[in-house]
Order: sequence, then structure tokens, then C-alpha cells
Amino acid sequence: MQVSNKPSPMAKIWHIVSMIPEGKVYSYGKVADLAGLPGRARLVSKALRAAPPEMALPWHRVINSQGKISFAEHTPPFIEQMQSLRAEGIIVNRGRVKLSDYEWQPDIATLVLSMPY
DNA sequence: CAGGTGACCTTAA
DNA sequence: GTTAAGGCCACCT
Repeated sequence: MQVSNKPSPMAKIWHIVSMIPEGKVYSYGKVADLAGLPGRARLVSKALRAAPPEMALPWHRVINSQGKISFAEHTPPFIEQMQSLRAEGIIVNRGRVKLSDYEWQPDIATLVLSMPY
């Protein structure tokens, strides 16, 4: 039986992002995939914009599929994201991180158990 | 309803 | 290794 009403796509995205561990990064597209929303990477960026600040979502750990920060260089949000990543020990060069070193490898079992839906 | 936009992605050169 | 073009989809005028 269905226990709860359908979770909004945004709520699923927030949940996945909240599971990215400190010191790791993940791409918009893969967040969308794990949230059950394949092909909707752009919705992830919208969800991050809409997230209430008080939920302290680790939005800075979400980057694009090439390992780059998606804000334009030298803009305030770009600089903020780069500093947040470095504060966790992540090496950032020219706005880019090495995915082979820092990409999150999600554990599916843990993920499923964490899902409230 | 049509057209524009974006914290994207994949492919091809 | 890079960049550019086309594709994509939800959302907003």
C-alpha cells in the first residue's frame, strides 16, 4: 500500500544531493538519474536554486559532467563554490576537479534504505 | 499557444 | 587534451 503521497521531483533531488559525502562531487545529470528523473539535469539546477538555505544542502558538490563548475568564471557564485570545495580538501584547477579522484561512488543499498519514499 | 532560457549532456572534430 | 553544435526538458514570458 502507498504510505505517502508522491514526492515532488524537487524533494527527490534534494535528498540525493544531501547524500553526497564531504570531499566528493557528483554531476547534475547523475543526480537526476539517481532521483529517478533521467534526462532532467537542468531540473537539478533549478531545484538547487529553489532550496531553502536552512536545509544546508551541499549544493557546491554538484558540478557538470566534465568536472567543471557551471557558473561563469570570476562571478561571485563561481568563487563561492570553488572555495567551498577547497575547504573540504578538494583540489580545483581552473574551475575544474578531477572526477577520477573525487566523483562520488554511491552505495545503492545505503541509498535505497535512506529513501523515505 | 509559441518562443526563449538555463548552476546540462553527448558527440564530433 | 579542447571546444562547438545540437539535443533535451521543464519552466517562464
